[in-house]
Amino acid sequence: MDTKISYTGHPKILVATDCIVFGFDEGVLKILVFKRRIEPFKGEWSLIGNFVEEEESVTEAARRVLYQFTGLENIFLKELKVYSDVKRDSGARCISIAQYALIRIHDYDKGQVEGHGAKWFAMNELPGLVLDHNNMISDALDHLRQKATRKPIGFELLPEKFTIPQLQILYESIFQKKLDDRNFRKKVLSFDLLIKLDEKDKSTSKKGAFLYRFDYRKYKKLEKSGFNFVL
Amino acid sequence: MDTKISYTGHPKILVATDCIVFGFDEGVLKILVFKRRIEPFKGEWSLIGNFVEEEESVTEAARRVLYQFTGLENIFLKELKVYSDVKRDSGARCISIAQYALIRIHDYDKGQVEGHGAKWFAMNELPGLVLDHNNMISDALDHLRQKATRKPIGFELLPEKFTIPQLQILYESIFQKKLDDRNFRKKVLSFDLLIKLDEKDKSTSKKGAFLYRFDYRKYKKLEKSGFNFVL
DNA sequence: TCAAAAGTGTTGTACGTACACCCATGA
DNA sequence: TCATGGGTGTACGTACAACACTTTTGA
Repeated sequence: MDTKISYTGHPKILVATDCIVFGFDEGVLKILVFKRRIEPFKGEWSLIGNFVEEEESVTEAARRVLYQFTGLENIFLKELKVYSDVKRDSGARCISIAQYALIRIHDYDKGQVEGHGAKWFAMNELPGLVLDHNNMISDALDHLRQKATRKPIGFELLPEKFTIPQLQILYESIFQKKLDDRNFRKKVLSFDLLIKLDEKDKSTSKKGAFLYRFDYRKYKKLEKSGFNFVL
Repeated sequence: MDTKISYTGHPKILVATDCIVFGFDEGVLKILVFKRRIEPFKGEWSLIGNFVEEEESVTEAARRVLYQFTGLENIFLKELKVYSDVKRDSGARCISIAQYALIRIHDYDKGQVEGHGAKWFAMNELPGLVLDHNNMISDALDHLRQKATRKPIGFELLPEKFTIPQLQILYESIFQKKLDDRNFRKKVLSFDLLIKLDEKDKSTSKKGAFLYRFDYRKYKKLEKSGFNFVL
């Protein structure tokens, strides 16, 4: 009747973690998925995931699978939500801790991704995924939007040097709405967290757009106060 | 090497849930804790918690223990964070999903609380708790503050009928700072979610303060847009 | 009658929003 | 020279912050 009377007499449960891996490429937000290798639903699209082993935390398990698939370490990773419905996985009783990751899509190891049968899909071209993975994605997107309005989270998705129009397109693609260029630029610069470089990116226009770097040092100091990047 | 090659060959793990139960009483925010009944740390203060059983989700496990301790159902409950460090519990490898709950402190079943050796502590008089439970509380408080600025979460903690000064004291106690009465009242009323009653509460002043009810119906309609209750 | 809490309004400032034109350049 | 995307400034409205006095009533 009482709780925690003893550690014995309680079931142990399979614990997994699934990662919603966001990347930004060709002006659209993408998600990394792969073809599941075990029954049930073998061969169907799935988020990349892992079981949590004895000697690792949930975060470590997630970083392990991220490294396997992309070759990247030090990825931005944020816990999303626990999915624990008894019937969520028809293969076995298994709870999953969903986390979302933001990666610089051009940094990853392409061979490694393809070697694992993984593929990037644009948000609006996502296939149906196994189990509750589509729910996880939609929850992650809500969360990402929330977070992106308060923290300059978008920089995790861009290359180290980027232009303001690029940043704007990223935010437009996260929020699925057009933002006003003048106001966007004004606001982004007002935080004084971008360092203007002497280089221009001429790949998208003849005039060229100045490249910027994000000032992580200054950011850390301001972190507590919060941001609002959406106009 | 690959992930999820099979459901077998992966460890099963003890899964628990711990609840940070907030209540508001005598003008201060309180937390419900109880004396742990199992080794290690038997007899020390602990958050109320539960192991997750085979046939229930994490949320169900939490509601089960909340019901045991307070006799209440339909409590506001929000997932906080997963604590999964390999060494977090010296009794056994066990991950815990922390959740916080908001209850109307006068609604609960006092006999039930005391029967379980549980006790309410004011936030600033909290004893040291077992394991990582003090961390859980501090994370929960951060979360509660975040949430309280965007959602009218405070109503979960007050009795059904309450006065505006009461509501203000609650927010002051959550944020640990004085708020301006005039601005607070103005803002709270501006959402148009409070229904003024014909009764007054004279327990705290000779003049008496009008009682209000929260308009849940109207709230549900506005929910998506978000709020900002802090001035 | 007075102490103690409830209740009320105004004004300055900061920030968000809406909006239109010039600039630089390569083709 | 012109088409294309990059870059700039202003005016308005809304929302927050700061601030002091009047009202009610039981003791």
